[in-house]
Amino acid sequence: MSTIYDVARLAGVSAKTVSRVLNGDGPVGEATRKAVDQAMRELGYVRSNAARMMRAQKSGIIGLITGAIGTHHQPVIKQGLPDLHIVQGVQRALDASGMTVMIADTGGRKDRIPPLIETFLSHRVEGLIYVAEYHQEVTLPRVPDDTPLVLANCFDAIGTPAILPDDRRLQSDLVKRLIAAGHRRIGFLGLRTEMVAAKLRRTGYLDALAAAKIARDDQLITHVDFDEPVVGAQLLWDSIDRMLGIANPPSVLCCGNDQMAMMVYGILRSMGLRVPEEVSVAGFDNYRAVSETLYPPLTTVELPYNAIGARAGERLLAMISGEIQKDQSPILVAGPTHWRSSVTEVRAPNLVSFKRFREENE
Amino acid sequence: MSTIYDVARLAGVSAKTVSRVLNGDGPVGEATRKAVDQAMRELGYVRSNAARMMRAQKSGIIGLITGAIGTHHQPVIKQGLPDLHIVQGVQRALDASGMTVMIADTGGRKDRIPPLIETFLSHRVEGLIYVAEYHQEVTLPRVPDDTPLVLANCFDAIGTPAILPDDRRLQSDLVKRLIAAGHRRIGFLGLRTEMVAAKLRRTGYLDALAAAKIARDDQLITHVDFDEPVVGAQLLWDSIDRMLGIANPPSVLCCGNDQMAMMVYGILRSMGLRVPEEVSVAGFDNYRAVSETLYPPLTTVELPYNAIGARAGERLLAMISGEIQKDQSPILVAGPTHWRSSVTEVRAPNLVSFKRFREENE
DNA sequence: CATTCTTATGACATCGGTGACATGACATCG
DNA sequence: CGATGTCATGTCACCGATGTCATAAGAATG
Repeated sequence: MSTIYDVARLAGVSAKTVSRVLNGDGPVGEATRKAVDQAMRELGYVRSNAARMMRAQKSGIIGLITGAIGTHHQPVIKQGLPDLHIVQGVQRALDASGMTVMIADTGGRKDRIPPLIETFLSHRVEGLIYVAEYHQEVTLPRVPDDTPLVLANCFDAIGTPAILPDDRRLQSDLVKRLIAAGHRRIGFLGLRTEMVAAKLRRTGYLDALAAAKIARDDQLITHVDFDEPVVGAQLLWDSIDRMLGIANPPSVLCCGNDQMAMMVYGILRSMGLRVPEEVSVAGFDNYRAVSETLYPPLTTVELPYNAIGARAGERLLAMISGEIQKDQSPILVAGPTHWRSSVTEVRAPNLVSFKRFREENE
Repeated sequence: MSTIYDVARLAGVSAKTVSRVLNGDGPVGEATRKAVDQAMRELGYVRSNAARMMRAQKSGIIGLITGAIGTHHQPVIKQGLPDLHIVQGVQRALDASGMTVMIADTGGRKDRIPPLIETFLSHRVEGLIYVAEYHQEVTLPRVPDDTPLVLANCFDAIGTPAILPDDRRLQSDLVKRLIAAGHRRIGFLGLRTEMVAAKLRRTGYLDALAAAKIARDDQLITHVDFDEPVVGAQLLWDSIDRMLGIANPPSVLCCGNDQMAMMVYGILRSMGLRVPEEVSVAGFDNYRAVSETLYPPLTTVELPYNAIGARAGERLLAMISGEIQKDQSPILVAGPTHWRSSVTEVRAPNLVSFKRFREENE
């Protein structure tokens, strides 16, 4: 690979002049510039980042770590999408700044995180972003104080800057929308209670009920570990069977995520129930591979992974450029509700409740 | 960030000695080594890759580009998983070699590829891998001859080394398995015919029929652009309706991928048909978020993305270390069939056909 | 004991680009 | 016309790690 010296020789100028052409600092004569450009093209010159950053003491690299599993026993990446969308969001935010994003995937192995951080540091990254697969608490090895770190989709005990989905608000928005559509008996099939998101969403669900002055009914609330290989489906079947068997059964089931909703479709139908005519179904995530493809398409709220990534990127840039904002609380990000045909409007469009819904959510 | 000189000063030795401790070349006295180790720990020293690679003229970095869309109009990443799994495979293959993988995501924009390649070259990557979202033909900008390039999940017109899924073989394996289970009328709902994989899979389907001496029936073969926002579902509904309406309807539907299968579940059930009792369904991909979560779980073949990535990594390493294998033909990778309850065994376990199936597939 | 070998260490140049400073040729101004 | 400013370009040192060669102190050898 050729160097500026090669280019300089070919163009008959000094290396410094080539550098000036490259960077557009200092003035360069028109003829000289042309000669240099020509020489660069002829040699297929690409400038070495190593040499450059050595001098500049700046790498222009952001390190991003993804794919680590949480504390849960299930190491399998089934979904994998959050990572991807968050990464894209990060990239979008950093694009304009001229930073290069280096991504390292742990392949689900926690023990790979320290060496990865080490590698990043050896590349003198200007900042680090850690992306978790799902909303969770994490514990990362310490990084040097002069390397800013942002957590995306997770948080830690020592108050590292974090960007998190606003699960509570999202669930509340969705349930409010269901209420606005006329639903009063709303079943809540939550995720495993150990999951951070599960608790928050449950709270959001209760928020919405309270706001509409609908009494809470614990028969309508359950948490299911539907993800478990075989028993998962059975547990879910049982929960649904129980919930639909009560005196005043729900007209809609709010599922912990879109995947659960997908399973619920199958279960309801195998019970001989039509979706959404007899039971409506709502999801969570707007995991589009599912929500848009399900038949009928799924009403759900969008977990704004892209935005989370973008915010994380922006925040990191701010930290790099020196704005002191170390001890800010986590940034919460919400997203839109996607209204699709898996949920019926219980009455003919109820203008009053619609209007109220919109007023309350401006 | 501290340098070897800082460490050297603190340990009271020369920089070169520190370097020797770091790299384990040249001999170092026991006491000296200890002093240096101590100093490094005290300063939290991490060696600078930039300086190192400048000297060594080797970066130890592999550049990986993902997320570019093909020539199709639909820029939306719905699935996103192939990329991820292929990337993990690559990482696994390169892990042992000590290479660092730098990943850049195009965010679906083709015009970002050239600048990304440029960035990678400026980091003096030792090799490049381009990962496509789905099996397709691509055209990449030229890269310098001394930087090896491997294509994963795609190929180009100029014979760049490529690793591809063996769609034909995979589909054939699946259909053979269906035949072994007693199915004779097998519907084929393929992907859009423009897709490379669609043609290959159709050929594989015909291979399997031919091998079992089952006559081809074009009424059982169709290709559906099910991915299209609204009309997609309608097209699919219509195709299924038509296929099930013929004189001797299929007992199983082979879908173009697992997402289509998910939609087919919904459509069949909305037609009042039970899955799998009245119609069996098979997918393609083993997109686990879908295949394992669908109710009932989906029979499908596994598109071995992880293996594709691993092969790509291995091949790249071979090219870097100088094995000349430029003009080898693409490497095809197959994967296992996952037999789940979405397909019935038409007869009581037919030992003869099972035996034949296994013999033919050893 | 002199010679050769080994071990432990350091001095210095080098990789490729760029910042600091210098220089020469004109142009501008009082 | 001399002083000053601007433009175009060059010289040189430096970033941090490491390869090459040198050197000094002991150990092994004859």
